Amino acid sequence: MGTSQRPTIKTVAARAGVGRTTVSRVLNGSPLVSDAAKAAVQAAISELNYVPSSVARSLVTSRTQSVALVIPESESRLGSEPYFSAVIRGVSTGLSDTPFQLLLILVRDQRELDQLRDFLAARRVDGVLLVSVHRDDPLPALLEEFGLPAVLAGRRSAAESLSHVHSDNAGGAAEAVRHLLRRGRRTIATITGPLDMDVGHSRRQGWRDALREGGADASEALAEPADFTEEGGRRAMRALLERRPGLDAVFAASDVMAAGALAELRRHGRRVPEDVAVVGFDDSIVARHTDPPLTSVRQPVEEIGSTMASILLEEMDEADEADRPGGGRRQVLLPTSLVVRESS
Amino acid sequence: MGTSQRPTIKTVAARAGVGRTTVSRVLNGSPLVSDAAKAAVQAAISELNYVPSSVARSLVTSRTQSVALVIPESESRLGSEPYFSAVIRGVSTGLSDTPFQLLLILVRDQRELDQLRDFLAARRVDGVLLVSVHRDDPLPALLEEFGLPAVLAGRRSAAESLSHVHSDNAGGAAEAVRHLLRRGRRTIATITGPLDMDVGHSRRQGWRDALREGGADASEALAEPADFTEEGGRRAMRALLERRPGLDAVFAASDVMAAGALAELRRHGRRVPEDVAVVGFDDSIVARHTDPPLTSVRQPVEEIGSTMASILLEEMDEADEADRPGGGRRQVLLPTSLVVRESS
DNA sequence: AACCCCGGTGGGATCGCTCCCACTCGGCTT
DNA sequence: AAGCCGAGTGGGAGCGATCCCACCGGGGTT
Repeated sequence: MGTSQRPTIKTVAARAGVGRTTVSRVLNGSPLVSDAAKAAVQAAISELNYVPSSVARSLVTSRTQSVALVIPESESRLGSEPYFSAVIRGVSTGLSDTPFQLLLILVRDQRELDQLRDFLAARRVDGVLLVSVHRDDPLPALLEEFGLPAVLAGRRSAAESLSHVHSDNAGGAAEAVRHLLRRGRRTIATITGPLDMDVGHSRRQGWRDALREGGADASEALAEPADFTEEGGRRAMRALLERRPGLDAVFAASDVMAAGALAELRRHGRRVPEDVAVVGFDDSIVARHTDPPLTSVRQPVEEIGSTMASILLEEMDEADEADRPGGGRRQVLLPTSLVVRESS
Repeated sequence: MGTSQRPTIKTVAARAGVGRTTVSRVLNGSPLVSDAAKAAVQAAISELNYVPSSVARSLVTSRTQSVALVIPESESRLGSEPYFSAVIRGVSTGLSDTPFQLLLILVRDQRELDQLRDFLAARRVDGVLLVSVHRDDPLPALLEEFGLPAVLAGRRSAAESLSHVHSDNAGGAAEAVRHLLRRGRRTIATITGPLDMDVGHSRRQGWRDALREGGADASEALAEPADFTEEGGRRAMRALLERRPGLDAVFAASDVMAAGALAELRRHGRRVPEDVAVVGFDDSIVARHTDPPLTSVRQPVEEIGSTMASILLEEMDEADEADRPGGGRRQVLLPTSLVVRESS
């Protein structure tokens, strides 16, 4: 009930018998405070149960102590993709012993994009993390325009100009395909992700590289793009079976698509892995529960999140040290690993 | 490039040839502005590309225009549970045409709990959404203590004093069990959630109610608690099989636990659904991909999120209309439905 | 003895807004 | 004709912090 106003820095100063500035110094860990004063202030703070107003602080420092995680995805994905949860968890971990708060911004349509633009223009965050970038995404350009520290998960293309963290998509895909070759498969198709995303592109590239390296067929007819959804995977599988009924393996660029492919293969009377081996990507919870359990390329998604956070912290540091804009773009490539299960 | 300071309300006022107050009035949609003035201000705003500083506004209004979604879960869950993603998506939808921003706060250990306490004490958000509450969770009490508008997903017990939204856990469980009875099953075990959570409790209650109603065995030996994880489900299944080798059905309080149960049943040579029927809860992506696909109780998780958001908005409204604390606790119960697949 | 330096301190100005209040100026009452 | 009202307006005073700068006093230098 005590409707007593929250104490302010003034209250604390009065209580401790010092000036506001001294309290502020203690709060910010300045060394220019006598031990006596510091003790008095700390006592006053805990007696009054004082917590500084971050809003007031932000007004004068023009730093908000918060970062945004922007997820630009149409309805369909966030739900089905454990990927985003893992990234969130990683980011949260990476931020957990800093004073930074995490804002979550879902951008699903034009209106939300406009809102985001205003939000960024109002400098309501000190930095931005962006996942799931498409080649022609307007967001990265927006970030560059605003000169806001930013880190991407993934990249628009190999020439990405913003800092980013991604996993070794080409390498992981190649490893998967090499595994299939080793198992004696010769006609290895791929269901790719959207080709306007670097993940889609790079995983297909890895598939192609490994096939050529092994002297196997890497023709275009064996690659069918889909959209990372289960239904997309099913459709792509159907198209591939039509073109190449004799295929004996499929590498899908995500577990969810692989799950769709499995369903379609079953519908066409193909046994997995006897007739057709299947490998997915992500090693998500889905992979462990399909029938049969899915061999999959594991990527360290949570680590992607935490790495993004660290990099962003560095960029924000630089941004207020110097006001020189470019401290240099950073990029981190994280390794993948193959988890073999019964589908291959 | 252009290091021109962001324009402030003063700049706009000067440009429009009016006073700051008039600009503020236009910004806040006050009717006490002449059309001429309003037009001049709007022109100035768009010419200068002005976006008001929400920080300055917050300082004076002492409202932050943001709410926190607090997820107090140990590492294990957020990853495996599509539940949280869906809630997030729902919340975001419910907030999307308001000016409120969403902060995501993961509380995984004592340190993060302390941080949260300070965060709330600093009134850095106008309201709080809390998911996954345990009976002895310290958080709800904290919220009541701070007098912060708050809405829970789920409840501590049937006598929950805070506003909350939950699905018809008992009803959904009962429906699942009735379905099993109808299929001729007689010895129906259950793998419950943690019994210190209302979800765990209520779903077990529904199981028990339906069994009694059908005149079937509802003895304690047929209920084994687990922790919503796959490994937990496996362990619980093992215990149940040991106690009741002859059981012919299992109702698991989550799909993930049901998946664990499936694996364990297979290990023991039981066929699903021939020997043992299995039903899960959540109708998550996992349910569609298990072998065999899982019959499951669907709950409208996304709707839980959006409903929480609406309720919180109402509570925050009230909180600044009157300063009377209790506008009354709200509670919403959302219906579940049974999705039948091959496991039963 | 006069000086300077520097650790420690506090008051005023400031950040960009909202809100209170005092003011103007037509159009109506009486 | 003198008042009064109410719509429209703007300046000043905050909100609660930080930061600049002026100040104070004691120890070391010359």
